[in-house]
Amino acid sequence: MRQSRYFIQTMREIPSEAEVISHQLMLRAGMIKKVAAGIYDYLPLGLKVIRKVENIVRENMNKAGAIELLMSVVQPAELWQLSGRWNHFGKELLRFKDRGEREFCLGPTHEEVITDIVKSQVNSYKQMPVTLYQIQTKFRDEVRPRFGLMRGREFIMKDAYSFDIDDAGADISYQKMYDAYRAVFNACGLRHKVVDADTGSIGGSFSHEFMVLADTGEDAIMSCTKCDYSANIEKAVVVDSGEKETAELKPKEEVATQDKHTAVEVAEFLGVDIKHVPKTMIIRCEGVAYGKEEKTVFIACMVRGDHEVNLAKVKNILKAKSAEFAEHYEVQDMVGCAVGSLGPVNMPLKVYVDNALKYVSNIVIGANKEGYHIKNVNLERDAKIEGYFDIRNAIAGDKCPVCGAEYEETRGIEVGHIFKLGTKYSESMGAKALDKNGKNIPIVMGCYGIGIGRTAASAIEQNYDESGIIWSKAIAPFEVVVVPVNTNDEEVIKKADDIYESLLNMGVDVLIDDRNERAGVKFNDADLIGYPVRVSVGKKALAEGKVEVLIRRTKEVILIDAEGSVAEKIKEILDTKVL
RNA sequence: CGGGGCGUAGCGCAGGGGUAGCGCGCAUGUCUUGGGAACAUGAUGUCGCAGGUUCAAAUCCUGUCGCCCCGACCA
Repeated sequence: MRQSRYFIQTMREIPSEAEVISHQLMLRAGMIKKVAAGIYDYLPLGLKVIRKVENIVRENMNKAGAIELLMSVVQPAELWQLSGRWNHFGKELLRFKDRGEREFCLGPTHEEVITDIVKSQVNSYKQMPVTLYQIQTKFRDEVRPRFGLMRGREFIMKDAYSFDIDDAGADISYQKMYDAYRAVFNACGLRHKVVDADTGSIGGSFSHEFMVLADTGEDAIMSCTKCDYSANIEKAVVVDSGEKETAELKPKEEVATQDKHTAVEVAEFLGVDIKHVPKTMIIRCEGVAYGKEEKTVFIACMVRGDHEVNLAKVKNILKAKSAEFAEHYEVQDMVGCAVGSLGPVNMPLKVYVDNALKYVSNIVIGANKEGYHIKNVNLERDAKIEGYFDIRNAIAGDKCPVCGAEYEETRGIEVGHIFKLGTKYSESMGAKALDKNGKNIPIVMGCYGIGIGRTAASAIEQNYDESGIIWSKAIAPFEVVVVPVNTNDEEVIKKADDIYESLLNMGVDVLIDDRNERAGVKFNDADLIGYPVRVSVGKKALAEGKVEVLIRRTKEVILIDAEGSVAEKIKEILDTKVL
């Protein structure tokens, strides 16, 4: 490609809308343009990167035996009503009506559609296992889109779905995708980690997330310092361990605590260790099953003052559809006092207590009365509790559930997520097939997603410097840029052209910056856009019979002989020295 | 959805009742050519939108829309 006839507009200043580095650099490099909140155009340079990521994904999906198809973006409400998600998916599902007042949505994911397809096409175990995938634009009306391609409302996703006649088969299909995902992120040159994850609104029995490690990541990951165990903090198991305090149980005593409300304030005010000042929170759990009905229930959760409650865990314990902190007015209604004075004694709601509180005695709790706390409370003696549960976030230093070593916390960007769905959708939507015994049984499913744009963005989060992006060769918009330094020098132009043409013929994805600009402008653009290799053809070096090759990542400069097969030498450098 | 902030040229910003501004970028020319040169000339705006106040509104008032940031969701 000749840059003079291509379509690249770089920007010197950082657009004020961009907060994170990948967003800033993608805008400055002219790869994307914002259309609306969380909705972006992919400009030619950005699209090239997207396509490269897509192709890596496609290759690895095919290699794993998955088969590509393409489903509709617009989906009828009926399918979502069948699965039961029309009412549960929430506002993220963008709904609308056609001219005939029929209800539709923009596909945020395709379990319903794919299950409907398979239901109509697959009748026998002989047609399975089968894994189908597509690479397509999704729409989720995110509460808060941000960070450019990192969390868009409209985004490109690879989604795959596996179908097996039994659980054992489904596990094999799952494992194949797991391996393929590792291969994809390795091929993209991303340092990543696979972690245990919560299944969220997709549902299913277990799942793994693929996390690109980056400090700017939105997810907290707890990893064992010794073994392989890693989990999203939402999921990370906290091992119930500790030693019961042997302190003598003192009589409980109500104390005035003025306007002290938070655990920290109260602990300080009373001169008590924060560990002995648990916080009590009221949580609203929606969609809790009671026989055939679903109800909204409010519960009280207690964790140590220095711990944080984990709503995902609470949700799972209650088998609820959602768990959120109750609104202040709801707390007032339920308990009759404000948020800062809650406690388990005389609590009208069921009290779920974190395991860590098993081990402390003589604690301080809110009196459910404004301005008062109760000292020397011992839960088993003084309160009626539902039991002890793992309902808090893990923190660094907690013990690994697998080997007992300590957790450490890192941050990551979720670029892939795989779920073992089981029969959740096949049952609700009636996707069944005959097994070997001629019995009609629900198909066992898995689903598997990769955020394509997010993968590209996280590659930048992980690889940049003060001058710009550092693409890995696999997903760079161009592998090589050839820069004729002196555009008024015919010999330079000719040499640069030769090299460019030869590289092109050798199948290298190469751009020649043939603009009549000063060297600095072109160099800065090349650095910003982040081509892995820059070839500078300049008058001075050429006079000495040299052409300069710069490796973007290492800034290593290699002078190569300008005579002979220059392109081949560049190709060799590209193949051997560049990631 | 709650809290905070911002809407003026492609980008970054200033201005704050009386002619629409600056820097970068863009165009033309001269000159320059190994790390964002210089000079000259020039083009580009519903001052987010709608009402209102006023002789006069980018500016004041009311409403509205959009965007960004901080908290609960997800690829």
